[in-house]
Amino acid sequence: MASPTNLKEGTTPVFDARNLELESIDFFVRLMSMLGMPRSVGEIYGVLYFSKDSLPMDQIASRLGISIGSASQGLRTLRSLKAVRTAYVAGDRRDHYFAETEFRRLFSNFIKDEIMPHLDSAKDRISRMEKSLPNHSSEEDEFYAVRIEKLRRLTKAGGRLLPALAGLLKL
Amino acid sequence: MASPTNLKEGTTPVFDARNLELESIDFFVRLMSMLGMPRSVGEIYGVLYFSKDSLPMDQIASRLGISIGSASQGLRTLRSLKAVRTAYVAGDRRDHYFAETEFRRLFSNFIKDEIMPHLDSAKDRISRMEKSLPNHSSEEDEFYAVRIEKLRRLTKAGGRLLPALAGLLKL
DNA sequence: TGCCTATTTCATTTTTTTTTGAAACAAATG
DNA sequence: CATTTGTTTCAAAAAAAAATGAAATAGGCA
Repeated sequence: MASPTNLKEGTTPVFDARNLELESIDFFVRLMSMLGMPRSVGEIYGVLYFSKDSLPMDQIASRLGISIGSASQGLRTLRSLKAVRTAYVAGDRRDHYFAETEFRRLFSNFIKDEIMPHLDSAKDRISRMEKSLPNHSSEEDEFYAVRIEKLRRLTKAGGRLLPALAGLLKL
Repeated sequence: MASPTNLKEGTTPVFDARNLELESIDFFVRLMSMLGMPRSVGEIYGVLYFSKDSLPMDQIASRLGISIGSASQGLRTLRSLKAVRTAYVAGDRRDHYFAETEFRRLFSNFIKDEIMPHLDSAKDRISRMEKSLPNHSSEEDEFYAVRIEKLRRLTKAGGRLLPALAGLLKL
């Protein structure tokens, strides 16, 4: 674990930047975990969210006290969600990361990448369910047909609503 | 594991009810797992969703091949979300469970129970963040103030949008 | 009341997920 | 082109989550 008292910059902080950082990490660890992301991903985003300047991977890892393996994987995840981007820093071979803070875009990407694929395969599954029903629907089978139809409506509604959701995010 | 060929009823199925059940379990295991629920919870709901008559716990467990401990805990979870309810069956001391299939209500409960509490504590965390800032906001600290404000807007939007979401579900 | 059946609880085990750390790889530099 | 630095990969370890199973509890019924 990094020393809890001094930050990267040599300047004397006139406010408790370390505390801000800790609250940020806490905040995003919980948020990400609600979205099914591992702890380290939330930690990394939490550090970057309140970092004025972009940070190289090794600094992120050492500030959080996590391995560079974790940092590499976490950053890969965040990159794929477009939740972090890299900045070029002259005279430094390392990639420097900073947080993308437009939440609207973030959620839109998350929904597209993590949710919609499941909805698509759910549609296939529902089609397979219908194949289990007899074609001549007797009174008896009505129950099953109705339940299948409910699932179809649910996935359809999800498919419309979720992508629209990010658009409603007026932040 | 229960015998895969015969169902509870003695009637000869004219359609592949077991296959329907398996697809249902698959469907809900995935859906529930997206919502952070354990496998067993999805399995149980999946069985009940396509069950014409309500089922006692031990039958649910044996049909799924899970322990009664798992079944008990899974049913507790589903009860607390109001995703299953119990029916009285004359001459049987056991509770008989059936699935609540109004998804609008289910999501509304889920959001209220599993999401909103986190949003509430997020608000506290944001307040603590502001305490880390100096009261006289210099040009320098503007960056942090803006980022905190973004989080506040995010949680506020979440607090409005998510409860409204279930209402939008026109199934 | 005492027995019997159904359910819950929870310490332990199993399974799954996440992290680590070291080796492989990549790519810039002298 | 050998070296140094930065990054990724992945098998193994650690941690976290879930399931089990047996003991405790509850509560109806004779």
